[in-house]
Order: sequence, then C-alpha cells, then structure tokens
Amino acid sequence: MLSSTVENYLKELFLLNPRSEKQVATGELANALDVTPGSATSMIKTLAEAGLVEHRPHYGVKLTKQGRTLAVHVVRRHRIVELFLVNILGMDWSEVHDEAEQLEHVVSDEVISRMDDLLGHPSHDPHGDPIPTPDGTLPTRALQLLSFCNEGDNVSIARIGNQDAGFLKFAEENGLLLGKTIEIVSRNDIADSITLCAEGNKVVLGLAAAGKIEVETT
Amino acid sequence: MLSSTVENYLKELFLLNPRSEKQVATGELANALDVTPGSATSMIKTLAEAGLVEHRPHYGVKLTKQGRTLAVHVVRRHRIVELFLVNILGMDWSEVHDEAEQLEHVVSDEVISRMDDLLGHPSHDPHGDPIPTPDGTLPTRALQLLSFCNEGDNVSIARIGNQDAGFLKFAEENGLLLGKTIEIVSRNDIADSITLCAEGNKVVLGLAAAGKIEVETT
DNA sequence: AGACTCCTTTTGATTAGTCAAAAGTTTAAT
DNA sequence: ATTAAACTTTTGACTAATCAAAAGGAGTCT
Repeated sequence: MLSSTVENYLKELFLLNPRSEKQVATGELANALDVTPGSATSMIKTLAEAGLVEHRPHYGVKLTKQGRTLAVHVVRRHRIVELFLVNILGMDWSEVHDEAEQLEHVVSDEVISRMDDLLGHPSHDPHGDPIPTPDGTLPTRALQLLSFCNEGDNVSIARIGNQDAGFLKFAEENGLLLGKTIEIVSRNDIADSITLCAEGNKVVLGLAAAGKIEVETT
Repeated sequence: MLSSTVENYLKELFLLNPRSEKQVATGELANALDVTPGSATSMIKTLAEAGLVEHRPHYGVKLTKQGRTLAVHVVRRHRIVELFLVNILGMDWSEVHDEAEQLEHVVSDEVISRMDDLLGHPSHDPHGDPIPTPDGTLPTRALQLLSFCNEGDNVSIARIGNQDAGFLKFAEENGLLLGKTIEIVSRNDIADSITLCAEGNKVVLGLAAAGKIEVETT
C-alpha cells in the first residue's frame, strides 16, 4: 500500500502534467504540495527508485506509466468522493474539496465502485473535472477558457478550475454554475476584465479569474 | 488534530473499559492494538503528558474525562460510518469493519452529521453496538450473553460482539441476525455447547461463540 | 527471605517524512 | 568568459511511531 504522502505526490504530478508531456520542475511540485524544495527532491528520489517517476536531475520529473496509473486512480477516488458528498450527502461544492483530499487515501475500491453505481457512473465531478474510469481512461471534452471568449459569444460553463472555497461561493452566488449558459457582454483587455450576463445578472470578472473557468461553445 | 495512532489508542482504551472503572494493563492494550508492549508504554507516556490518560506505572492506564470524550467521538464516527456503508451503500456487515477503521480518522463532523441525518439518527450500528450521540452519551440496553441463557428461553438477538468477517458470515447464514427471535433448545455445559432454534433451523454453538452474542429477553 | 515468573519499562535503533541551510547547477546577462 | 540570479540537490537534524532486547518491579511459592 502506498502512503498518503506518496499518493499526494503522484496525484499532484498528474494534475500538473496530465498528459505526461513535459517535465515538472521540483520547485513547482514542492510549491503545489506546500513542502520545501528539498523535501520534494528527496521524495522524488524515493519515487524514482520505486519506478513511479522518471527523474532528470536539475531538469524535472514526470510520472512513469506505472506512476500515472496509480495517480489516475487517486484522482478517480477524489472526484467520485466529491460528487458523492455533493449529490448524496448534500454538501456544498465549496466544502467538499478538502474533505475529499482526506478520503481519497482511505476509501477502498469496493466503496468507490458502490458510490459510482449510486451516482449513475457520472463522467464529471462537481467542478466539471472528468472522472477517470476504473481502467484509467479520462473522458475529454473540447473546452475553451472563458478568458479567451469574445464579445457576443454564447457559451455554457463546463469546468471551474479553482477549488478555493471563496471562489466557488462567489461563482455560485453569481449564477456561474456548471451547465448554465452565459453571454459575453464585453471584454476589455486594457482593463483586464470581461463582462458576462448570467441568468439576467451582469458579472464582471478579471481575466485571471476568467482563466479559471472553462466553457463549451454552444 | 490527533493522529490516527493516538485516536486508535484512545478508542481501544475506551472499548476495553467503556465505563473507565478499571485500569487497563499495558499488555492488554498492546495486544488489542497489535503493537509490542514497549510501544504501548511509550505512547501511554505521551498520552499521559497530554492529559488524555492517567497512568499508574506497573498497574495500568485509563482514560481521563478529556480522553474519554475524544475516544467516544472516534467510536461515534466508526459506528455511523459502518451503518452508512451497510444501509446506504449496501455493503455486507462482514466487510464494513475494516473500512470504517480507516474512515473513522478522516471523516469530518460535518459528514458524520449528514450521514446521521440520512440514516435517521440511528441508536445502534449493524453489529448492535450503541452509537454515541454528538454530545458523547451512549444509549444503554439491558442485554444478556447468549451463553448464559437457559433451555426454553425465548430471546431476540441484540448485539454481535465479534467483528471477525468469518464469524459474521456464519451468523448471517444461520439466521442469527439482529432483531431475530430465537429459542434456546438446550444447553450442555459439559459439552460446552448450546443449541438454538433460529427461524426453524437448529444451530449448535460453542459457549465461547455464544458468549460473543448478546440478547434481549422478550 | 530467596528465587521464579510474568509483566512493564527503558534503551537504543530504525523508518518515513519533514525543514533549514549549505553547496552545487543551469541559464542568462553582461 | 565571468558573474549573478534562480533553482535544485545535499547535508544534518528533528519528530512520530515502531521494534528487539535488556533491565526493572510485583506477586507467588517454597
């Protein structure tokens, strides 16, 4: 059995680099996990010895096939648990991330599979992130960053790429929920802002925030 | 936050001595937790310094009020999770103990409270053990060991005091389920056995096994 | 009392994971 | 080609929890 710590390193490597196309820098990983770079280096060495990552010293690290498989399963557990907490236990999407962060390391495959059944084999979690299948496949969708949309576009919200509770609460209060259709009223690159119309309400977002929201063109 | 290890020591002390009436021996605790006596001693010292247990060296250890409160909450989490796994996820009562053993250390009060709501504020878990209320109260029932019952008694099964999966499967297959009424057909102290009639089937149990089953006289 | 047994406690080592700070690499800039 | 800046790795130390084995109490039996 992998320790929670190891699972977190693998998961984070996956999230920082889902297609395993690039090397992740030690510092980037350390930062994401909130540990010092030295800690990350020493864990990377351990993972490399176990064959879970490939490490090119001073350049970066990426998951091996084996490491990626394990990481994807952690992600699957996380996302199913999140959806379960929201859909079955009725929790708010802003509070489930931290909870799932703990549960993902202890729930058994049996429990995950039963939650999956109960939820009807969903393809996406409450934030719009894809739920890997038991065999490790990830459903993909063609999404666009809201920050790249133009005046007049009509789009539907597909994913919120920021798990921060405050951000999610804000999104909720302003009608920026998954599946909702919104219109881009205007964008102003100089003012670094974009104005939307969501369910009749106007919302102005900074482009950085808009970059955390992904949409499907309808 | 308490570590899982600390929670397990507290929980086990509670289970070995629910009314905090006696001192628990270091060896007994070590045994229950499957660690060496030396490990138990050193953890006991740590817990004593934190004010969670009272330790009389060479005599034994028991929970303080504060330690007991924490322990009861771990037990509450464990039992609600068990019932949840059985009633909502449809798992078998023989497989939920180990699962709950892990989950009890990570589920938040929020989640426990929502599970509790969903389950309808149950008073007992799938094994018939009482579920402490959020304020730490334990419902009590007057139960009798099946091994002390006499020929002709009609009783209903109230608790199975053995979490072993094999034992639980056996009980299930022989109609020894919570709430079922059974009749004591005969008992034979010399043969160390007791014969029951459960739903028309005769079952013979050793008295040691019968001592793990508690009943309510009807 | 002396000796024995059965526990419990102490001691010293080990493992996983972490940090702070020193030392070493890479890259980019003059 | 040096130097500086930015990052990574190494080193040494620390904590929590564990074990094996030595040492220390307590009670028992003669």
